[in-house]
Amino acid sequence: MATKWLNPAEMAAWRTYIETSGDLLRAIEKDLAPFGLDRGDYQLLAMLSEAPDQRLRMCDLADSLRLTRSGLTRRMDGVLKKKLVTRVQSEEDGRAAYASLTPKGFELLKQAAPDHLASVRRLMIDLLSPAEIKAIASAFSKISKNLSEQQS
Amino acid sequence: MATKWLNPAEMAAWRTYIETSGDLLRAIEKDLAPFGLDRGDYQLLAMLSEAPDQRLRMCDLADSLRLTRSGLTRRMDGVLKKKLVTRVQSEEDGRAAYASLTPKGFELLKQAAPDHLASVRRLMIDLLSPAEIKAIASAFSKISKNLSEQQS
DNA sequence: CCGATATAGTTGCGATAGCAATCATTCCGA
DNA sequence: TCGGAATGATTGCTATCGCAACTATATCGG
Repeated sequence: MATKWLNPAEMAAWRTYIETSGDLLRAIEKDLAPFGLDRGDYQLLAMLSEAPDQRLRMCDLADSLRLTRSGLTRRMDGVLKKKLVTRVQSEEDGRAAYASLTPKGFELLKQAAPDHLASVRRLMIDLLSPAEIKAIASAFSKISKNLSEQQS
Repeated sequence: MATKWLNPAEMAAWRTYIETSGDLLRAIEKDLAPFGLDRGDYQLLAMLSEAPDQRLRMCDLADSLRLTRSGLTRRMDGVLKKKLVTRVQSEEDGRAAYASLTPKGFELLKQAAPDHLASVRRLMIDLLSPAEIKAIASAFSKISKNLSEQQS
């Protein structure tokens, strides 16, 4: 099987993407630090804030945060200690528990969100042309779709 | 200061990008596992393989891998134990050390590289149009340039 | 030439998160 | 209805990696 190498344009896309992505996320995360949040906490709060009743079952939350169950259990430790989220035992299903956003957590999220969005703008969105933005959306949609189909 | 929210196209780009990136990297990493490498090891070997004499000073290597010094020291432990890299004390500078690719490391990299590139193709590049590839390259170049200029 | 400062690298410690094992509860098929 | 399989969550263990502190060497100003 002959290896099909990447041509220069493909290589450039792959390399800049891979090298820059980490830097970008680190920079965005740094802007969240003043609120005492890291990106994982922020995403957890954001996910809960958009859910019905601002609460989600642990396993659904884990899936949407791309964490394993155990990873979420650990991350919950942090936000529970900060009282941003509470843990509520499910009544219908004795196995399940909900993570529920507290008013304090919601307040903090509302405080942090404008800053976070401003970071995303400043470090990414505002640098790009509408065409580039569209291309990124469509490219990563395709990648995502492919990943979930393969699911190998 | 009124928050300037993301419009739907911008939000779509940001969300798919952020959600998909992690999945993509995990999938690519999984394809490296049969070689006993993770992405960090692979990138370390790749970086050395392209350097003059296939060796680099630790601090330069750390910078290009986006690791802190201590992070690199720890990662070196792994590849040193596997004899993929050796540590060479610098003769001009008593403080400095080089990481040097061993023949074994180079062999393993040559074995893994075609598979790795095939993963990148299969999971990303081959899914995209030439225009999308160009857009990703230019978009992340801009982001990268901006990050290195700000350097705040 | 010497002391202050900068640079290279390592180490202790703590945080994050995955895997495998475990336990509890629920669901399903015979 | 009962026993096995599936599902939800937690815990022990491990690996990675950053920060701060430390050691050692190099460099620079006076």
